[in-house]
Amino acid sequence: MQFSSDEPASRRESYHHGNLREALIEGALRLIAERGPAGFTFAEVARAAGVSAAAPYRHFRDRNALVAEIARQGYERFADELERAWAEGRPDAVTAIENVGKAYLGFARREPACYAAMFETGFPLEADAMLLRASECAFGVLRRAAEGAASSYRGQGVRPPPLMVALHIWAMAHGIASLFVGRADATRRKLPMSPEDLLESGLLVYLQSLGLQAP
Amino acid sequence: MQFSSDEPASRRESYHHGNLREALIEGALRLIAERGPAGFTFAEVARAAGVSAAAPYRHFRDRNALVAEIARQGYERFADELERAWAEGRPDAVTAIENVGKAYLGFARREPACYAAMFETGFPLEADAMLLRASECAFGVLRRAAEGAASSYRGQGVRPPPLMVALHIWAMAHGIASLFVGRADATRRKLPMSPEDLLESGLLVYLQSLGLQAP
DNA sequence: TGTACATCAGTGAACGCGCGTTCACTGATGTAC
DNA sequence: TGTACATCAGTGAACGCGCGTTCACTGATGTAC
Repeated sequence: MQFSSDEPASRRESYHHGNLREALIEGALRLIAERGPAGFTFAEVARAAGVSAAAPYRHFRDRNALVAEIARQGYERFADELERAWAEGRPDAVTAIENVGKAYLGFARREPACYAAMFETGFPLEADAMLLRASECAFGVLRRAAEGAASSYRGQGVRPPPLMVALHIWAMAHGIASLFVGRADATRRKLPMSPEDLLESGLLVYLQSLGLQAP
Repeated sequence: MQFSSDEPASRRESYHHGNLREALIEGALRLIAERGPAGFTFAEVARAAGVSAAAPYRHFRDRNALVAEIARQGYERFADELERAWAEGRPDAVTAIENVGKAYLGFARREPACYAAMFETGFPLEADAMLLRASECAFGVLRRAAEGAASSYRGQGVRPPPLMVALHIWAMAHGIASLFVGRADATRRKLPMSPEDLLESGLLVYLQSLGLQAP
């Protein structure tokens, strides 16, 4: 069952909301998208769901718990999307990495609120075990992608350490997403090409130097 | 003249603070370092400076104006430090770029509060002309460094567009700073090497592919 | 050098407001028999 | 199938609190003569 966000309590035909937990999460996402992960109050998100200010306490200990849950769900979907983009290294390691990079930016673009909850609320990952695990899982995909690339390395000289490669790629994707894809036009900086093109060219230059290129 | 932050108004020997504007900025920086750029109130920063809640209004229109001023000053110092690290491309283009990268991370590490005010308050650069100019000035250094590198390019094939190179380098440095150098251990992720080493190796791999390496 | 006066940079009291949180409550739902 | 009861998921009133902001004020400083 669906309720529009500004449906007042009086118009609800049922005393029970039916799906408040989800409605709170959706409302919070909308507010985060508008004003950033610190830009709303617990009371506000209750109001947005058409519910009294006390109701959210049935579902979340406090505002932080709500945002943490959003971040956790975000990391899960993020990991899924990266995983799918990677496609176990098909058709080849370089293309797969580029696809992962595109998926990274795609997520930041399609889910700016989630992305902000994941990366722009400076609160400790360690505090929430589920959250930490979900975030490590997302990075795991990047790591596997880099390992795939490193193992198909045919150049001369030392084979690049896969963890390092994964971190370089992560940093570049994350940097581009943070600087140029961010939530709200406000934060965004101007760019003479699409973020996707920028990342693709960056990855190409980087990977080429490791003796890797798409066949 | 210096006043410690928690000096109560009564202990000040003078009715006038003497240096309130600076004291407010310093207090805000301390609070940002502790709790992030959204983690304090205007009243709180007044209290930290040992002054009534009304006093800050003599110096800043509101909280946003204070944070914007911090960001502006931050961009100025940031640009200075990058400029100095670049040293007009000496001793060679690659080393100069690596130095700029180190300076980027160094700033994020030494001035986490400034860095947060510059990059983690999602409010619009366009709103404040001074702020916009200062930030463009900082990026200008990166751009000149990349131009230096591109012009010393001796490889075969097309010469890489300097703006693109500058953006790649910016993204990698910014990504590493955001993910691994951030304010408070809270936000930071674990890393098997120093951020500086990570950035240096990343730049080396990247630049090598452009036919550039330190002599 | 002294004095009068303008300006500056603070005070502190006051206001309305919305937030977070608790509480006893109540309507709706599910289930045992 | 009907009924009694337990549980669940909301309400709405209440509280204390700190914030943002305004205001008339006042102590300190600078300056003209």
